[in-house]
Amino acid sequence: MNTEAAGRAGSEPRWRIGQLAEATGVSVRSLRHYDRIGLLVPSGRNAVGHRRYTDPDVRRLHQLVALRGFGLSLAEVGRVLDGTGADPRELLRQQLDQVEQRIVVAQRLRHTLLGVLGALDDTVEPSLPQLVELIEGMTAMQRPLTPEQLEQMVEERRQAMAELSPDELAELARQRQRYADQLSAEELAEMRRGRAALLPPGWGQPTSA
Amino acid sequence: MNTEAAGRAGSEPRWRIGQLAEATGVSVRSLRHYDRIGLLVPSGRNAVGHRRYTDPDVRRLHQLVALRGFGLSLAEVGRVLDGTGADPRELLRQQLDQVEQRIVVAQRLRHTLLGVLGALDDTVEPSLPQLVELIEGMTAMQRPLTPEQLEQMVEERRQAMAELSPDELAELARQRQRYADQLSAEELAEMRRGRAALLPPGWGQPTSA
DNA sequence: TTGCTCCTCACGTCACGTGAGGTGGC
DNA sequence: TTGCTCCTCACGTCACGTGAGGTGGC
Repeated sequence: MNTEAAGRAGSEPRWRIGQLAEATGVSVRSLRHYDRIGLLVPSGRNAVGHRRYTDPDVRRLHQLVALRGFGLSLAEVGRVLDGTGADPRELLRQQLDQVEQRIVVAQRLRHTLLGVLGALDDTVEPSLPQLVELIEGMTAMQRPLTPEQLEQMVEERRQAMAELSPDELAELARQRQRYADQLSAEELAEMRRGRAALLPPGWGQPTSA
Repeated sequence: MNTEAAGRAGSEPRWRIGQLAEATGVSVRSLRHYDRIGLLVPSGRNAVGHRRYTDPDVRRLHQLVALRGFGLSLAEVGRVLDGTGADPRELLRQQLDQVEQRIVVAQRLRHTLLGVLGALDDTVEPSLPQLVELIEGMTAMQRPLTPEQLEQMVEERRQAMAELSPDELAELARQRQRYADQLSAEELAEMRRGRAALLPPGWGQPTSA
C-alpha cells in the first residue's frame, strides 16, 4: 500500500551513490575510491552494476568521515573500523602530538612571514633580486642583513622613490594603508617586532609618506 | 702552483651534486628533480654527464629553499626567481592568510581531540564499536550523545569493569596516570571542557579508581 | 683494482580530480 | 524519447623516495 514499498527484509532502504554523496558531502569519486580500496564496499549492486548502499554502509561512512577528520590516513581508518591494528586511543594521541607540532611550525612560519612583510612594507617596490635577497637573508641565513647590504638596498630604494610621480606615491600609500587595515593590532605589533629583528636599530619607524 | 687550480675564468669552483646536497641539506633526488623541471638547471655537465653547479647556481638554490620554506609551490618559486608572475609580496600575503587558516583549523582539531581523549580516558577500555560511536557522536553529528546511547555505553563499561582483575584495574589506572602526566595543566583543563561538552551534566568527575 | 659517486629510467606515494567513452534508469 | 545518473578505465596532481641496472671518477 505504501509508496515504493522497499524490500521488507531487515529494512534495506538502499542508497544510490549520488544520493549518498549529496547527503554526506563526500564526493562520488571518493565513495568509488573507498570502494576500490576496500574501505567502504557497498553491500550490493543492482542488475547493471550500480552501487547500492545500505544503512549500515551509511553508518560506516559516517564513522569513516569522523576518523578521517582527525587526520588518520585511510589505511588507519580502515584498521580502526575493522578492529585490527593498534589501540585507537594511541592513534588519537599521536594525532594530537602531530597537530600540536603543526601548530608550532605554522606559528613560527607566520611570525617569519609577518617579519618579512613588515620589512617589505617599509620599502618602495624593491626589485625582485632585492626582495629575494631579503627573504634569503631573513630565513636561510638566520641573521639580519649586514649594514652594507642594507645600505645598498636603501640607496636603490631612494632612487626608485625619486623616480615616482606624486600620483604613484599616493597610490603606494593607499595600497599600504589598505593592507594595514586588514591586519589586527596584534599582527601589526608582530610585524614591527619582526622588522626590528631584521633591520638595525633606528629603522623601526615607518616612513609615513 | 695551487692545489687543484680550477678554471680561472670568472671563478667557477664547481660543485658536484653530492657535495651540494651535503652542504645544503637538500637531497640529491630533489636537486635532480629541480633540474628536470627546469627550476635549478646546473650551469654545466662534465664529460660523462655529471652535473656541475657554479656559485650562482648555489645562490639560486639558497633562494629556492627560502621561498619553498614559505610554503610556495615549486612553480611559484620558479616564477618569483625568474621575475615572472605576480608581485611576490602578494604571494607572501596569501601565504600568511593560508598559514593563519591552517592554525585555526589545527587548533580546532586539537580541541576536539582533547575532548575525545578526555572522554575516552573516563571509560574503561571501551569496545571498538563504542569508541567509534563516541568519535562519531562528537564530530560527524556535531552534538552530544543521547542519554540512551550514553546509558548503553555506561552499562557496557560496567560489565567490562566487573570482568577485570584487580591487577588489570591497577594497570589501567597506571596507564591513565602516565598519560595525564604527559599533559600540561592547560591541556588537562581543555580536556575537561571537551568532556563536559560531550557528556550530560554531572558526568564531569573522573571516576578516581 | 676497489669502492664511491654519479647517471637515467620508472614505479610508488596519497587521496582523490578530471575527462573519455559508453550504457541503463526514471 | 530525452536527460540524468551511473559505470569503468586511465592519466594527472605534488614533490619527491626508492630501487633497478649500469658506467665513470678518485
